[in-house]
Amino acid sequence: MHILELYKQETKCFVALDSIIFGFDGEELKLLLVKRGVETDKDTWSLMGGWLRPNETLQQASDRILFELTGLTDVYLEQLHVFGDPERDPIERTVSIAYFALINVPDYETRISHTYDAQWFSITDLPELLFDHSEMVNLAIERLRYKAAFHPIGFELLPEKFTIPQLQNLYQAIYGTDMDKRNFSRKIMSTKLLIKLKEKQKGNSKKGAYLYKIDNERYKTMMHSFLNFVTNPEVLV
Amino acid sequence: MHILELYKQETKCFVALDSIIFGFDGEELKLLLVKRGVETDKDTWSLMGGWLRPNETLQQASDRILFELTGLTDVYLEQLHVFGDPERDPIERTVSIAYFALINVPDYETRISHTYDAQWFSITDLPELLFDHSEMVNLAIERLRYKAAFHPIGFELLPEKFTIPQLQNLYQAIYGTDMDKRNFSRKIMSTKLLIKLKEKQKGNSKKGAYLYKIDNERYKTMMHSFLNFVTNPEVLV
DNA sequence: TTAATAAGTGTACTTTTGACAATTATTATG
DNA sequence: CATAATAATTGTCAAAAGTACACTTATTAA
Repeated sequence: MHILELYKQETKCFVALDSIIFGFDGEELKLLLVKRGVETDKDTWSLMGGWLRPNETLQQASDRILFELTGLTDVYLEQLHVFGDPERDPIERTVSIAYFALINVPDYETRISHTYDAQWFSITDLPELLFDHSEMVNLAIERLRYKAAFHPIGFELLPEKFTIPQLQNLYQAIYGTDMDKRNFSRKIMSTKLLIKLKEKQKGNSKKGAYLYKIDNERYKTMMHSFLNFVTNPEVLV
Repeated sequence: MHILELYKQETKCFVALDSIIFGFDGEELKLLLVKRGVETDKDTWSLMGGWLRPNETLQQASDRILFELTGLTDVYLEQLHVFGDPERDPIERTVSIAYFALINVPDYETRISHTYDAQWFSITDLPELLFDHSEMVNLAIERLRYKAAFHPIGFELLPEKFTIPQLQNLYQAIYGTDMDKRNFSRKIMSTKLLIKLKEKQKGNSKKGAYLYKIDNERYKTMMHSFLNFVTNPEVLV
């Protein structure tokens, strides 16, 4: 039998992409959700999603969808997992490729399109979500905790210049725990990933906290190496 | 517009599943490959693959395909990544979901069907592979190293009863490094995952080495927690 | 009996972690 | 102007973990 005939025997399937978009506002870890526009499940909150087109890669598709729905570009976007339960989408069988993204809320706030009713939710207080999107979110949180424990990924959620207390708040938000600030700062500093700037950030305290930025050279080389940002990773799944 | 109409506008896509099957024979880390049977790229070595059927989950599909091609069941099988480059399959656009599996070579040797020309290859000496399968394999090795460093996943590659030197050989094969046997055994023992048996395994040495088995209760609880099996994880990507 | 082989085990040193509290810079208030 | 209030910054000591390193043991074959 000719090979094309073999392919023709197989069934095709809809392929969707959904993005779990994490944001950090300095206080809480948040998730960007949209209100579903179409009639079925109208007004249900949903992840940012769209369909795969014939001539794009998966990465291109998720970048495109994120841009169409939020106006965001150059976002840290990483493939998470494929969800393919035959019943997951009640309309038609759809395989969905979940991506997770990390952005800084204030940096991008103005650029987020409001056409689609996009809204930030605290990850500790999420609404009911469409289909299996809650499952996707749970897995994404797990993965974020996993990755952030060993890779310098957390910085993606902060503005370009940030303070040590901000960074600690972020890590505390990710893991939902308190950390000792002396031990935390020692650990962060030992990575030599941060460059101390002359400026201080006031407002949050009377003394003001020094701003830091990433050493980008070092960041690139260390991105894929194993650090150990969290001291008690038993919290993790 | 009705929601079904919206779906109908989208293009469907072939969905395949490919499994990277790792095996360990006590010496080397190996990969199970098959010779492609169909005419295009005939005689090219390929991962174990097949198509997603309409009414099965992804996990079911990969279990089924693995069984059809090898006769193996109850194998550790974990989703790795989705590959979706529009050009990856020259016949028709196909999105492929890659899984990786861990099995013990001698345990399963007899059960592997030879209908499809399945053959083990050392991971240090792989042939040219079909499509983007080499990329899949590289990612799988990376993931295996990553996981095995922090999770007690390596045991899946060993027989039920094994010796400490065997376990050390496995870790050395996974990371391609030598480890100090005193430090290795101390680290492994500190996890309290192993139960020492009365029997010894002779043959490999004149003294013989004690056999151990996993403490399954503890294994289940620790599976998802972070250990640290490897001391110098800089090797990892 | 001896030689050969791989298994099994201990110690001292260094590094990292974890628990803990006092000092400093600044602003607001009386 | 002195003082109180606030959050930032910094250090020490003990415990645990990691690292480097070598001899003894059980067994078999010569």
